[in-house]
Amino acid sequence: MDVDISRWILEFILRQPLDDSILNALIHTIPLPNDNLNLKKALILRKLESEISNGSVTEKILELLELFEELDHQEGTETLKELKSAYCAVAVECTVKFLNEKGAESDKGKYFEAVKRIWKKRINLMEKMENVGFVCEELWDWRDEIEAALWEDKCCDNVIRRSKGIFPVEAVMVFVREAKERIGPPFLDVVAETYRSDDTVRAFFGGVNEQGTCRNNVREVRKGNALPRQKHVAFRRTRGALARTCGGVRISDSIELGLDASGRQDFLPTPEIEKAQEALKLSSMELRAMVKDPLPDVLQFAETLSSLVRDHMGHQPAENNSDRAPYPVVASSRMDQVNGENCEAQRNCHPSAASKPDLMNRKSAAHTSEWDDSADELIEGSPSGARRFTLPSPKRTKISPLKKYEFKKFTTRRKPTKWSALEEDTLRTGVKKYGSGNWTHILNTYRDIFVVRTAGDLKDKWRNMMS
DNA sequence: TTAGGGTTAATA
DNA sequence: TATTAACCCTAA
Repeated sequence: MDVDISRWILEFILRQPLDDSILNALIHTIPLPNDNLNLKKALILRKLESEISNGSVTEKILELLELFEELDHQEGTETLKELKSAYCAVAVECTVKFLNEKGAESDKGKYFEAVKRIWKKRINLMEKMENVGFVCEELWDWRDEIEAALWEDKCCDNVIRRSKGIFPVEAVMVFVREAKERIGPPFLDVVAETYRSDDTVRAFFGGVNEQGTCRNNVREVRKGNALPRQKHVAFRRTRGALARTCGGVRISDSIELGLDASGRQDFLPTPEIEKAQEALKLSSMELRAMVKDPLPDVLQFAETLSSLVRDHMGHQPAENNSDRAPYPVVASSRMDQVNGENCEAQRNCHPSAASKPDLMNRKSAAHTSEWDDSADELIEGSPSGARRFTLPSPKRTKISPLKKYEFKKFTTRRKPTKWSALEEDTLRTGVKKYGSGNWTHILNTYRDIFVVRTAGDLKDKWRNMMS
């Protein structure tokens, strides 16, 4: 199955109210593209919905939210505030649930473990990484209170009281809703809606089958704005898939998000699933029959136009070339071509039209913000304007901070944490019992007390206390 | 893993 | 500016 088609189907079925087991089986039967961030996000969102379906939250949700945030980073997308709120709410709930009003000792042990697991390891690690989307004042406020509750019963009561004002399941639901809106509807839904509501599109599809006039129809559909003019995510996905430049987490990572614990080997096809498979195959074949990939046409057109320009420029004196724009309309519209917009304008573009003053204005913000100006300058400075057709790749407006963030991960100092009286007393007891120098043994013996400390910290503290 | 020297940031 | 506490680095 074509990778784009399988992606369209996957993103569609992930939005359907199917039972987890059926959905999981379907996912296992369809080849998964490895390089689509939005599809990975859709998988995570579906898994989140599944996790909260019983009305409670688990630490698994924190992991899923972190994965989602990492994908945002890779994409250069700003983290949704709803994601931060959901993460904070879930982290608090997963910790505070071990406390009760009376601070029973049996629950305190679990509380210690939860604080260590969630706030000391997971969230403290995040703090060391700059640009992590979860970083917010609310999270640090909670951390301070939750850590204080380790030592003070009064703080326990405060944390319990305050936690009653958070609603983690609802927060996750709000995030999922917002994330879905940002991703946009599945491509198949958009196509279906367009097909249903637009006569031109219906005529186009009919024309393909009966008359084979696909190219003209495509042009008409685009000219008539039959498809949404906005840069729909589905088109962006197609572009990304064609470019094959997407790095980072492979889809195999996302597959581990499988909607239940069963592996592929455990999957037993039922008649219902087989029926669904057949229906999907049929839909796939129909889609192939109806939809023509515009890219080959565009590339062919670009090549034709390029050779025309080369011929044309070959007859122009160099000094004249410097007075005219090197066909910026073509250069600045490459993205639009791929997006299916302005196709007709591109086809009508002739070298002679490039001298029009309004088309020469490279200062247009819409263009200069998208393209690599340094490359443009190089081309402008070259004696041959025809070279302008070797277009630079579009610049991302946001640069992934992953490299910097990896670097910071290993160089940032921990935030200084003041030693509590209990920690100091425990250290004295430990040294008295096991002797100075056995820091690792003391640390392991009193793990519950030295939640955030290392053996080196114990050594340093003892040195300070002795000085 | 530990000891000891160095660094950083808060505070007097 | 000096002192201090907490943290970091590295040789052994």
